[in-house]
This record gives sequence, C-alpha cells and structure tokens, in this order.
Amino acid sequence: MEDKRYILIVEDDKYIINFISMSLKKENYGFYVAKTVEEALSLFYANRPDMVILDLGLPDGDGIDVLKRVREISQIPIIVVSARQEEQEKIQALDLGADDYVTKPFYMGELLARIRVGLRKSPSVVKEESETVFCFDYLSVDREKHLVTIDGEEIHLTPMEYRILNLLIDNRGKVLTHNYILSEIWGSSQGVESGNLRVFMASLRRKIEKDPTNPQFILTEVGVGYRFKG
Amino acid sequence: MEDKRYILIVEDDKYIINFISMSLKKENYGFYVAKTVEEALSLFYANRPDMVILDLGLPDGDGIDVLKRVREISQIPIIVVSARQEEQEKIQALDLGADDYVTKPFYMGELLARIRVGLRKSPSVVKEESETVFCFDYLSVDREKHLVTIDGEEIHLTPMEYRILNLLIDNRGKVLTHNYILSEIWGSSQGVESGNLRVFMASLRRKIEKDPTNPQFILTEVGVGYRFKG
DNA sequence: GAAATGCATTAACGAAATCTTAACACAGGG
DNA sequence: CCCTGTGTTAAGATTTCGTTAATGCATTTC
Repeated sequence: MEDKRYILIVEDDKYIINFISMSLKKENYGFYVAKTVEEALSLFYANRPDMVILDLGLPDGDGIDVLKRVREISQIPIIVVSARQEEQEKIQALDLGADDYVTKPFYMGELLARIRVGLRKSPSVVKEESETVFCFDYLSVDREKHLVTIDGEEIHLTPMEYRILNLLIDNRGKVLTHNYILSEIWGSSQGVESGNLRVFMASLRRKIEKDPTNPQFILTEVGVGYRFKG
Repeated sequence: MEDKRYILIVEDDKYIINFISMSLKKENYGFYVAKTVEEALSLFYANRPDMVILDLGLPDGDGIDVLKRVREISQIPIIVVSARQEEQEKIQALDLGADDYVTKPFYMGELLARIRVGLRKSPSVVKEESETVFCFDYLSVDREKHLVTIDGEEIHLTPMEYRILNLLIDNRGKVLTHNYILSEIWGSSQGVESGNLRVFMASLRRKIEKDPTNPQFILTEVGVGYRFKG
C-alpha cells in the first residue's frame, strides 16, 4: 500500500463534515475531523496531516488562530473554506499563510481539484519535523503547548520571535540565509529590510541565551545568515 | 533592494489588462502582456517570468494550451482568471497544472493576495539534490549546512574564503588561472589586483592546511594560477 | 471612547568582522 | 645581483552586525 494522504477537516457544521468526509473517503484520502480550535490543534500536533481544510467560523474562537498556529511550525497546504465572502477576509487569510480560499457554497468537485493542487506541490517525501518538544541544554520548546522554557522556567516570546526560533530549530545545524529567513517569516522577502531581522535576533538572544554577547545557540555567519547550534 | 518579480499577463481584454497592470506596477512587480496564445508562449520563453496570470478565452486558441505548454517545462505558479464559471472548467484547469482559478469579475485585492501566495512559495520549492558534502582527507565541506570542518572540528571561513574554496573544489584537479578566479569571485577581473587573491589564498591555507608552507590541497602553479588537489 | 499595553518596524550609531591596499621578505632564474 | 612572481604581515577602509530608542499600529483595558 502506498502512502495514503491525510487531511484534517476543521468544521463545525455536521452536514458539511459529512459532505466533505464522504467525498474524501471515496477519493481514498484519510481524514480527521475537528469541531473546535482546541480540537483542531491537538489533532494537528498528534497526527501531522498532509493538509488542512479550515472553516473560519468556529464556536470556541476564530479559525484564523488555527491558521496562525499551524503556520508557526508547518508549511503544509491549508485551504480555507468559509461562508464569509468579504474581500478583506480573504486577503487576510491568504496573507496569513492560507494557500487557497473557497467560499461557501462550493462544489465538491472544485474543492477536490483544489485539494489535488495543494497536495501535488508537497510530495510526501518532504517529511516534516513531527516532534513536539525540543530540548537543547537548558532550553526547551514545546510546540503543542506553545511553551518555551529556560531552566524549566517559562519565558514569553512574541509571535515573530517564536516563528523565527522554530524556523531555526527545524533547520538546526544549517546556515539560514537572510533572504531565506525573510521569505519564510515575512512571506515575500520583498520590501522587508534585514535590519528588522537583526532586531529580532537580538531580542531572541536576550531571551534565550545566558550570555547574549557570546551566544550558545544562535550563531551568526557574517555576510551570510544565522545558524542554530543544537 | 530585492530582485523584482516578473509576471506574465495573458489576457485579451484591454480594460482588464489595464486594470491588472496598473495594480501590479503599484505593487512594484514587473510584467509582460500577451494577447494571444502565440504571444504568450514567445514572451514566456523569452523572459521566463516568475508567474503567469492566464485568461482562458483568447482569440487565437484556448488558454488551456498555454497552460499545458508552460507546464511542460516549468513549475512556476499559474493563476487562471476566467469568466467561465462552470465547475468542469475549473477542475480541468486545476488538474492540468494551474495553481489557482479566479472567476471574473474579481476583486483586485484578492487577486493580489493570491499572487502573493503563489510567489511566496516558489523559491523554497527549488530543491536540488546535488552533491552537498565534499570530503578530502581530514577536510570536509558541507554546502547545505554551509559548514567546513577539519578533523571533524568546525572552522570558520569568511564569505570570500568560502566562495574561493568552493570554486576550487568545483574545479578540483584543474588549474584555475588568476584571471579566471578573479572574474568568478569579483565579477569583473578588472580593477582588482591579484595581490588581493594571494592574501586570501594565504589565509585559506592557514585555515585548512595542516602545514601551510607545504600545502596539501591548494597548490600553486607558478605563473599560471592555483589548483585544488582532491 | 480614551488611555494603555504589546508588538512590529525603522533609524541611528558604535562595535566587530571583513575586505582592500600596500609594504616587505623570500626564492628561483637570468 | 637584479628581476619576477609569490607568500606574509599589518594598517586603513568598508561592510555588516548588535543594540537602543523612537515611531506607529492594533488590540485591550478601564
């Protein structure tokens, strides 16, 4: 049996869940169903699906939060399915990392086609980091709980700092080019100055390094970029 | 200042061309405009844009042909913009390689957001599986990690030193003339003295040779240039 | 609705790393 | 002994980096 692709459906309407899951089953996809933000995140961390289909209107919070949290640590395709038709909603979701935005009501055939688009771009060989807790000496990062600790003591990172740290950890050992980091964190690497990045690196070091002047984790490669030594 | 991204607009309606091109210009994208299938393909081959925005209804043929032909040789993002709303049309275009399908009329803000989606992931998809780790006796160069080690111990090279070393490795065995190295590293071998190169060779040797006076890797060919013995 | 908080961004500037230039030493060949 | 090509060293010049502070925007709090 070849590798089955798994899709996480985040949706609270039973009828639509049924509609989608039946179709997915027929197309031989595997799937998980979450009806709340919390459920979505825990299913995501636990199973690491190949794709997320995300409804924005959820009972216990905004689906946008799911989008942000997933994007902090993963580049898997996310298709937003929403009843909201306003242009601003769409733009926001797409700029926050969604790969596609389909408005309800939709045709299942079209959604399936868009799912194929999303999946064909990320071959299953690209195995993503599936651990949820990382430990480096006195530093630990728990992605599921969204928690960073120093010597067991919890510290606070801003959203940007958190994303940068996770990007570094995912590529630990490798030197990450300024441009690469800019494009991964800010999306388009256009119009974003790398001076900005230096500020974040400085504040990250201030928070996670015991001696920020002589960093143990975040090393700088002058003229090239940064490297996380784990 | 980043490199500008170029987008090929394939569309026959003057009004829409104007609409899109003005917006692209405002967002600081470059663009080419094609009004026919033939024009589209020739502009594509000639300029190799970063993305294609494709209308399906063209006077001299079906836009689908453009889609197929482009996909034969390139994986760049293609957004179809069409007045045809039928589900089958969408499914066909998406399955033939389009990354997105927007129906007219559309909001420009949404299209721009979808353009950003397409462009933000294009650079990272480029995943070459070429040789990345080179080993010569006690010396190893890991290009993916951007890391150089001596006896397993990591050493630090400046950007110039790293570039020169990689140039030598790529041409190991061959003698590289001074002028060749100068032109490869400094771009134009003009105005740059080869005394400079000697300085870098000296410091490179000091870092990677166990006995810099009697080099094992970087050999001097008097009157000609340098040779890397691997 | 106003004040306050948190965060991202930008500008500025000293500090550090890197590059360039020049001077000098050394070896081999005429 | 001079000349040429090379290796070595050290002193500016320049680029890049880290840090701080000010600004602006969005969200929250009162």
